[in-house]
Amino acid sequence: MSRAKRNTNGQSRPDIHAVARLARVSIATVSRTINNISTVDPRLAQRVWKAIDELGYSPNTQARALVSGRSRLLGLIISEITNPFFPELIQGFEDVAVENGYEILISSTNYDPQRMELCIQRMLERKVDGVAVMTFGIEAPLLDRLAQRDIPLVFVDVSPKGPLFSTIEVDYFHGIREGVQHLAVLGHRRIGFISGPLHLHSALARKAAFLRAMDEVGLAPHPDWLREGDHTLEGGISVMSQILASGDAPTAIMTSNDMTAIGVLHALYRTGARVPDDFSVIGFDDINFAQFTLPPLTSVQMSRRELARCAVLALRDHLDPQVGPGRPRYKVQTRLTVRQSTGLASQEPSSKRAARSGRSRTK
Amino acid sequence: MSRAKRNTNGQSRPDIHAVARLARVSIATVSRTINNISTVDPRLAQRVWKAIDELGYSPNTQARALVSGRSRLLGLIISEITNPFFPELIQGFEDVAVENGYEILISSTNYDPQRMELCIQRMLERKVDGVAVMTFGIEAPLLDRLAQRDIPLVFVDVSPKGPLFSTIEVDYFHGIREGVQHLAVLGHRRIGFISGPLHLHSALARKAAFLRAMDEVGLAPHPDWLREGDHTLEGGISVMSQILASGDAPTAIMTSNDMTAIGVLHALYRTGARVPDDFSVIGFDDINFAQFTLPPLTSVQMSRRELARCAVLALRDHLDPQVGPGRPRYKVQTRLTVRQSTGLASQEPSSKRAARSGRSRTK
DNA sequence: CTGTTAGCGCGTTCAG
DNA sequence: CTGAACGCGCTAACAG
Repeated sequence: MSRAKRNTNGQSRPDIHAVARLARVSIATVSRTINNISTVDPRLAQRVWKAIDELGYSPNTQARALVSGRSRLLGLIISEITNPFFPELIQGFEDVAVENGYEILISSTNYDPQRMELCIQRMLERKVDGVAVMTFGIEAPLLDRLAQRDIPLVFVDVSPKGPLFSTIEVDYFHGIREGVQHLAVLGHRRIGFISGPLHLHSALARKAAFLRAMDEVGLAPHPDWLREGDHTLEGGISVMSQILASGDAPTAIMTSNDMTAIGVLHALYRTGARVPDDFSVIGFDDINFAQFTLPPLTSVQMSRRELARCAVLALRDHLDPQVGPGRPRYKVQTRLTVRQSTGLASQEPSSKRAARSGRSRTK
Repeated sequence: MSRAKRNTNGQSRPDIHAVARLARVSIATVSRTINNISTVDPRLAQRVWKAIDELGYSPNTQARALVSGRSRLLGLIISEITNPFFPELIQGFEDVAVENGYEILISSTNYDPQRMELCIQRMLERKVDGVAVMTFGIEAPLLDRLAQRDIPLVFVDVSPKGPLFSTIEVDYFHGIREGVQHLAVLGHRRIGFISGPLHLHSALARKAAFLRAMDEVGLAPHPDWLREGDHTLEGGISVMSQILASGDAPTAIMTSNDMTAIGVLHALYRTGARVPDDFSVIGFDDINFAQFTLPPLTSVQMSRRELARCAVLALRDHLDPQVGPGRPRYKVQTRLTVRQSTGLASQEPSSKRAARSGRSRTK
């Protein structure tokens, strides 16, 4: 009688006491029932579930978190949500997290290490149970500071040593090799590669994979065709223009991400060169938009959903060890998606091709 | 002594008691200081802040939420995160929310009303303080059920009546008129419009705005050039193909969203028609990718950041009435962004143009 | 197997 | 203006 459980509306979230009263059991039994503790008498459990149903009861997450110390909240840190790579990752992360009873908190760092710290700070204040750092590149000092926190963390490619940390390993080589072989089969022998910023581990790994795959098919790329880009459209345009200006152009280009590849497409379009007739182009990431470019872009796909799934499972293995077996390693594959930006190698020498393509299409 | 405040690590989040002890005040004073209650003696407040700083204390969000009934969590419901329209909206929402001391919970409905209910359900269980429903279209029955909840809600274009609900009104007309006028100035008189699904309020509003703007400049669109699309690339391709096949083609097309416009670009590319030489195309939304299409797409922009800002402020006005003045209405503008997909109207009759464009470019 | 009890960390009455 | 005490809704010991 002392505390009124219904507001003026007659509406009110019933609490655990209300359920207990209606089911004629103690609140402890209700709690156990909710949490699937197996030692509850089935008959009582039955009554409890019935009461819960009748009252429309749902447990108060806040209270639960406060007392148990576990919020069932997972943090997800990405570089930039407007980068088309990430939304699918987020979607996958959300799906798998919700499946496992977690809610997610997202933050973007915008490539700013300081902002990353703020993100993590905010997440810790919200008492997240674990954080996935999916930024593909993180400053070493920050990594070290993170390692101090006693909270499960999962990274891509690299992570600090520690029992609470997991790494998702991406097999860049597999898909990139498929790309190189695809080009080789089409008759390309002059293949260039525009990398990402080489201070990023992921960019380095992609370039290394390319070189290894080239070597495997007995091709040695010309140094002029091995350039560093910056993973942006503008970078792609500018680097591709340099390659074209260097006189001796390749017949195919692979890139470290799709934005760069789209830049390449733009640079080629400007000179009037035709894709895939004059040049073949292969991107990396296979962002959603790759299917919408002109022509649709052949690209090496790294499954964002798989990446996301791995990340959630890695965290879950730390948090709910009983649920999953806890794999020691988390691996993600890459594979080639062939669309229309790749075709048979042109047989003309590149000099002629360059001359003809002049501004041939603009009038 | 009874409760140990430090774990084995020596690390431990200090609690309010620790601060109170160090500052030689009571926990109540600490609480008041944190919450900026003005009745605290400045000297004491000083000591408290110092103690907080020394201990690196930060209040426990869970506990705070439990006792105050306010989580400082905002829900954001969108249609589909992989739809390029939404990421920027999310970014803006996050920024403004964080500025105002809120964290956000995001969910996508994937255009599934049932999923929307689940989303809201989950959010309510997490005790969000308010929800922004930014899906551009919501089933009427769901809207009604939402209206029962006593929680602030904000919608785009339409919303139920009620003191807790706000609507963000988008001025579709302004930008669309700019688009029509832009085309008119370029000499276009044969202008078509591909709408979105007409059961969506936002799609209807855009079409109405187009018709009104056309009327204003004294143009009457041919019924064949007024078609219903579905806001997808494929829809754009298919509808544009129909328009081209109908024999008498317009010289310019406006669309209800950018994906449709990109579909139009693809359809034109396939027939060999050139943009903007033969056709002008204007999109709507001005998604990020609009600047990366070939050619870059002229588009009517609706600022996602502004939309997001409005949404957060609308909720905040309900939640922290003292902070902002609480505007009665929330409005968002649209404006034209001119890029390279629009140009002077071609002077040739469309039949000749269609003939010439055959497959002229593929050999 | 069940019920009782003691907090989780904090905001918020009330006396002083 | 300050501090002691209570309780938010729930879980986890413990005693029965």
